[in-house]
Amino acid sequence: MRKALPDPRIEARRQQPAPETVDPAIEALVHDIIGKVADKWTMLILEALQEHGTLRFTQLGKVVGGISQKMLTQTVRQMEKDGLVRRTVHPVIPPHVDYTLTPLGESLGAAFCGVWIWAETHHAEIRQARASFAEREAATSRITAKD
Amino acid sequence: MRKALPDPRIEARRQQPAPETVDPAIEALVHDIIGKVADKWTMLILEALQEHGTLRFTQLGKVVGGISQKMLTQTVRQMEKDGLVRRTVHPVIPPHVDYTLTPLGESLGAAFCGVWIWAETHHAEIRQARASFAEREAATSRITAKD
DNA sequence: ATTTATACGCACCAAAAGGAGAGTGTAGGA
DNA sequence: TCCTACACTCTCCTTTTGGTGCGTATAAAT
Repeated sequence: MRKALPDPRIEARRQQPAPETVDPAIEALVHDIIGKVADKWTMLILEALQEHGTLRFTQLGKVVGGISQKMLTQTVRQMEKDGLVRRTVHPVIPPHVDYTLTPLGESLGAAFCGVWIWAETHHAEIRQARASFAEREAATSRITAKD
Repeated sequence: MRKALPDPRIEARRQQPAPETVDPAIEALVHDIIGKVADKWTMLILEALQEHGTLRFTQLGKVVGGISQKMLTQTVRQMEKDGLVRRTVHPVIPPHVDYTLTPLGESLGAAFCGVWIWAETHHAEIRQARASFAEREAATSRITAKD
C-alpha cells in the first residue's frame, strides 16, 4: 500500500465506459481468480513483499504477523503457482529461500493499493457505522420505508 | 468493475511518497478491515450492487450467482453493519426489501474496481503461470539459484 | 380452502480452514 | 558430541464455514 503507483493499463481502462461484452467463460474465470486472490493472507503477504522487496521465509512471517508456518507456506506456494511471487532456493545449509514479487505480483499489489488506502482513509467511518448499527439494533428498529 | 471512477481522495494519496507514520493500533484495525472486506462474497455483492444500483434480496442472489440464502443474508448483514449497504424494508406483504450501496460502499467498490480490472487484464498470464508451474513441478525442478 | 410469493431465521450436518507441535537434514559452532 | 539455525512437512485436533431443508407470516390470487 505504500509506494505503488497506479498501473497504467488499469488507469487507461478506467476511462472507457464499460466493455459490456462479457464472455461468461471469462467472467467465471475472473470470479475464480478474485475468489483466490481476495484472501486475507494473500493480501497481507503481497503488502509485505511490496514494502520490503525481498524477504526470507521467517522474515516474511514476522512482517506479516500472526500467520502460522502452515498458512505461510501454503499461501506463498499458491502465489508462486499463480505467478505472483518468485521463490528462489539457495542450496546452502542451513537452507536459504527468498521470496520476491514478480511483475505480475507487483501489478496486483498496485491494484490492491487502492483498497489499502481506502481502508486507511475510511476506517473511522466504518467504526462509526458499526456503532450506530449497534445502537439501532439495541432500539430494535431497523431502517424502514415509511410510505 | 464497470462504471466506477477512481476515488479522488485515493488518487490524491497515491501521489504522496509514503506516510510511514503508522500507528500500530491503526495498522491492526486496517488489517482487520481488510480481513473482513477481502471476502469473496463481499466483493461479488459489491460488484452486483455497483452494476445494478438497487436490488431486492432474491434478485441480488441471482445476480451474484451460486450463493446460498444463508450466505447472502449473512454477508449483506455484515455489510450493513460496516455501513457499506443500506437495507430498506417496505412493510408490505409479501415482504419487500431492497439493498443499495451507501457512499462508503460505493467508494469501496471504486477501490476494488482496480482489482477487477487487474483480474480481467491478467487472467491469461495467470493461466500461463499455472501451466508452467505444473510443468516445472512435473520435472521436479524448482527455481534454484545456481551460484 | 389451498396455493403462491418474499425474505428471511433456525437447526443440523459435512467439509474445509487453520493452529499447535513434533520431526527432518546437515553444516558449523560451543 | 550435542546444539542451533532454517525452511519446511506431517499429523492431529479444533474452529469456522457453508450448504440443505424446514418453518413463518399473511394478503392476494385461484
